[in-house]
Amino acid sequence: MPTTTEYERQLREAGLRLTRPRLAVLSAVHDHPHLDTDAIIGLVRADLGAVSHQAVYDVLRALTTAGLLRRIEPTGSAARYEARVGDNHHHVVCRSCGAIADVDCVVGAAPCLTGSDDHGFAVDEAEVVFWGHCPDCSTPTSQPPGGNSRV
Amino acid sequence: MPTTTEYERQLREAGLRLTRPRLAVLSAVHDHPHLDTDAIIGLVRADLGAVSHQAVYDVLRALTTAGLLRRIEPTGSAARYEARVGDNHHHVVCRSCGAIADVDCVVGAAPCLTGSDDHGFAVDEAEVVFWGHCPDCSTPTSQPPGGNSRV
DNA sequence: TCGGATTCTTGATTGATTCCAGTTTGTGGG
DNA sequence: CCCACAAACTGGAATCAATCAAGAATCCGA
Repeated sequence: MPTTTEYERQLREAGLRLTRPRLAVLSAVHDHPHLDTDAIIGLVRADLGAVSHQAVYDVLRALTTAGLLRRIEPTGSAARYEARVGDNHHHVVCRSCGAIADVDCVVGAAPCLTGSDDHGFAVDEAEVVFWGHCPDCSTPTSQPPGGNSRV
Repeated sequence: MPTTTEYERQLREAGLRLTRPRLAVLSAVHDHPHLDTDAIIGLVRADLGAVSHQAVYDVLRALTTAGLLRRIEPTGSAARYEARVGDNHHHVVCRSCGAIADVDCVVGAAPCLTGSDDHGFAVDEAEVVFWGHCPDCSTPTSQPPGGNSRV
């Protein structure tokens, strides 16, 4: 886990001013990846006392556009943030409890970018979300064995 | 394009009652894929006259859970619907204008499902969204050459 | 230490979606 | 062919996430 001074360095390098709310948000997202905005507000308030939700929204956007955080937004839930940036990874989302885990995309050379027909689009990123059930929600008895896998 | 009687058959087979709003919604989504709810409401009203937005929301949900429509929800835009169901295809989304096009995923055998570590999740679907710029928005002069492709 | 721009606070607002109570409308049984 | 019941629709209010706006506080380089 990075230290506070490490967070300070990150903010400085990104050309952002150093404020308590920013350090608290950065630290909260590092400690608890895949949290939604509301939960982050809660953590920041537990750390600093009163902080306006607007400040947290602002900070999250600033850090996201600065590249220090990454925003993920699975269908059906509010925006979530994580601190893992700069590497290529995707997510698994649990259909029943909404839990999210990281998945490294290791398959050789970017297979997902080779769609059959790109309709003339200049594609620069492929975003993959895996849907399923997490270990806690997929008890062996309650889960039908075969899923309709589609890619 | 399916005929009205074809739509009626689809509704009956799904065990849904036959109503004008439902036929209008089904027809609108067939004719205009990837439209958001607001636009669909507009089309339905142009067709039938006054229809409550609530009815359209209800119909869209009923048809989606019945499997007649598919709901897609790209980050940063409202829910959209399409009538292509039952086949394996993904979408390209234009970063600047929001246009959406279908992309068949042809790469042999579901490469995207072979994530390195699934954390014990029982994965049943992989959803892929390609981000880029559509032909209209990617004029050769205005586009920086190298993109930061990531998968 | 000081000045000015950036950032935070408070409070209102938007936009998509859902909830609710009451009325209307398909559909199968008589 | 008609009736009754359940499903579907209407109109309006409510919710939730997120954004906008104006003023106060704070950071940071000179």
